[in-house]
Amino acid sequence: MGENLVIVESPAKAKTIEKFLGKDFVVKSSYGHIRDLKPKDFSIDVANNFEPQYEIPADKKKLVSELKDLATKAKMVWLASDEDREGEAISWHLFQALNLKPENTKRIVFHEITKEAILHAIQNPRAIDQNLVDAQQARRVLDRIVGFEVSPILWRKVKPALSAGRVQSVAVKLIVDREREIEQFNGESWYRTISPFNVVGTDGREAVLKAELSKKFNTKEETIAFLESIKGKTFTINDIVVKPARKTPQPPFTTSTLQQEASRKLGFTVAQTMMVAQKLYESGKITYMRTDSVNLSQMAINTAKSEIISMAGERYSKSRQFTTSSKGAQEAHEAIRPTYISAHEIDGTSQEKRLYELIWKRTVASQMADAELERTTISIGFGNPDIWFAATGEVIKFDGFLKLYIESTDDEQNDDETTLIPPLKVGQNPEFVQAIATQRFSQKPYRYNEASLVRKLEELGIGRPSTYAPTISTIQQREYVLKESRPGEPREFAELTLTKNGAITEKNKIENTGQEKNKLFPTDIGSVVCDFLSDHFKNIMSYDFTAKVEEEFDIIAEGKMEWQKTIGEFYTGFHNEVVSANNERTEQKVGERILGVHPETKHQVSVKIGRFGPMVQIGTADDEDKPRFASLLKGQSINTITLEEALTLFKLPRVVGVYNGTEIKANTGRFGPYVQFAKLFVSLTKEDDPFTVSLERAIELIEKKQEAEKQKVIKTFAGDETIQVLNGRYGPYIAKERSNYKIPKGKVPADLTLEECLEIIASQPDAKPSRKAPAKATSKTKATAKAKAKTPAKAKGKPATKKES
DNA sequence: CAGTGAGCGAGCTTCCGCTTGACTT
Repeated sequence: MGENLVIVESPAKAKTIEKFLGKDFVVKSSYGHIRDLKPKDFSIDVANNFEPQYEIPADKKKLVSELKDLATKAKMVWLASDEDREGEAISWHLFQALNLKPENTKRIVFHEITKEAILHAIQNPRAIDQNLVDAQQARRVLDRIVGFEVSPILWRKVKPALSAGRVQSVAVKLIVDREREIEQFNGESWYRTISPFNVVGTDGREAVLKAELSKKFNTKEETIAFLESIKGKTFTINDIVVKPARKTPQPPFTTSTLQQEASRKLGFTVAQTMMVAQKLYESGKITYMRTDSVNLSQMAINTAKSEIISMAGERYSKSRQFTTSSKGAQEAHEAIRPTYISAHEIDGTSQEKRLYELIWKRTVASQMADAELERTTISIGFGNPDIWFAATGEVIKFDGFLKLYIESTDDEQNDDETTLIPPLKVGQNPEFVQAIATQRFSQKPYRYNEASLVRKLEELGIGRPSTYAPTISTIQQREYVLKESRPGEPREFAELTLTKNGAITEKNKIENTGQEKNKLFPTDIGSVVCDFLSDHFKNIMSYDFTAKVEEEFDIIAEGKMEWQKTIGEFYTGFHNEVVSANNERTEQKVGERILGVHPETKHQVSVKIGRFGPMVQIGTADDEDKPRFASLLKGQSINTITLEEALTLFKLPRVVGVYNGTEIKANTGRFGPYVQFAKLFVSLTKEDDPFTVSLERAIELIEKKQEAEKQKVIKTFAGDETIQVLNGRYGPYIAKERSNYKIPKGKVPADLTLEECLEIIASQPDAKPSRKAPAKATSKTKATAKAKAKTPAKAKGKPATKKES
């Protein structure tokens, strides 16, 4: 066995392809890249022509040695990674790491997982394209240089453990810039007039035509004057225009469009969408979910066609092949589609079912006929040739793809109302009912949500399908942006009505405006970092930086430029910016704002980004007495906080009262406001305020928490205080010091004896500590303890910022 | 989950793109 070894990137793909190729072929997966720059090192020898130092990551060592073993036994190794820049590099790294020989190595590519495509690929092998590999090396090296030279500047100048990068920093800039556009937005208002008219159709049908005036007025006075002027006028239908219109279905899903629609229609986050899609892919229900291609295999198009015909008839079918419009698309895969279009629905979780249904409908709809509409516009005049009322109606003549799928939009206020219009004729006199002029306001620019930010990034050619979701999560993890919902505010608007009998009435009404759901807002850290980077790294922070370097990478891929030369040219200018950003010395910390002086002590009061986020400081290091600090509260910003508000923060901790002989204090900490009773901490809820919370309320919260604590403990043992049986998030478990142990099936937690517990603990020696580090370095002696040798780079937890005082 | 922070100093943090696994008590 094993005449031929085929290596692809994804294990699910390997399984499918193995079936197509028969027993002479063994198909294995590389699980993506198998070598990379070292994760903790710069790993680029700048002085030595940017020589990269690659290594096989620890978690890939076993896999690579297995592949190496198989490769030496095989007669021919077929490198079948994706046909794009990264895929070519994967093949090259495999070639090197597995010590392959050119005479028994072939590079093959295919864009779709069908038997024909695979067999065709096998018959048309080629060599590794070194130019394309070099373009990837340039991309990799550039990203490492930017990330690892700029991030440390932020650690020094803003806050530890921050990060900067070609993709994430621009993503943050989009959010920050948009927020400023919103702040600076100068809204206008105008009056829009709508009138219902009673009409009788030529067929005798009565209807109400809702018509809008062609002119908008800027002031109330103009509006009233207009309403006065149409009192008692005769209204006449001057014109009827009937226009046919078509609607064309959207192309099938790419990663980005799937994320957008799943967000709009199913309310999924981008990460959620990708997780569910991954499940569908692994169980063979959909094609690959990280793609920028809208291409469908011929097989898929044919299946869709017969499916549509049997479902709705020949007229509804229209086969189409879409072409991509997105910048920098590499199209190594198909669009996201059901593997078997004949499967209208699937088994699985409700999320899987819903996402599958969305993919199925979108795919099938893309192969359906255009919808045919008829738009009718009726113009109603009243003797003034420059102004008229217009009513529009839309009738679907043939639904086509709309039978299956209606794409949603991000427009929150969709007040496009259309009326069903009966047959009418020019010269008819509709009956005036009333005219209502309403004050309207121009719309502020929209804030991004996760999915619309992805769409923008894709439009700018920034990031790839595999990185959209991780990028969105990184900028939130770094606390550059915050996903939030806001209730909005009431806004007054005027409404003027001209009634049938000629009276004009005026009403002031209230509407809710500025309501936001799961939108991305910049934090203080985000805007400070963004401004700092924009000041010092104009090139990298410009929206077209990626597009420009992509052009350079294309030149490398065409073999017209050495990658080191391209990187060298970039590095010269870039490194100068790094040096000057580092050397810049200013009186104030980056982003610091001086609010004034303390009314009593006369010490300076300022706000800035501290080690734990935005904070107020009273006094400076130069003052005789030590400075005092306080964190800003959620919702406060260093840009807008006043001196008075800042000083209020120092009223905490506050003694709320005495309970059972002990003081209850209210304060705000890392996880928000809380009340403290002896060693017990209880978080305050949204409704509570640490400055005003009453003793009664504090006691209520404390008693509730004490009750919950009691419920948590199922059993303790007199013989060993360190062992407890507890009730946790995932059910009962045994806790000993910092480690937790699972209770074997069949045991009743409450009946466990100390001996049984010890047995269980002994039988599970591998249990990991529940926290990766001691909770807190309370004493000086503890902090020097060396970091645990374990915990590789993988640990993605919260940055455990630690510093001695 | 845990409820902080002014120093003379250790060592940590970080990028983007490929891909899944994990043992979530």
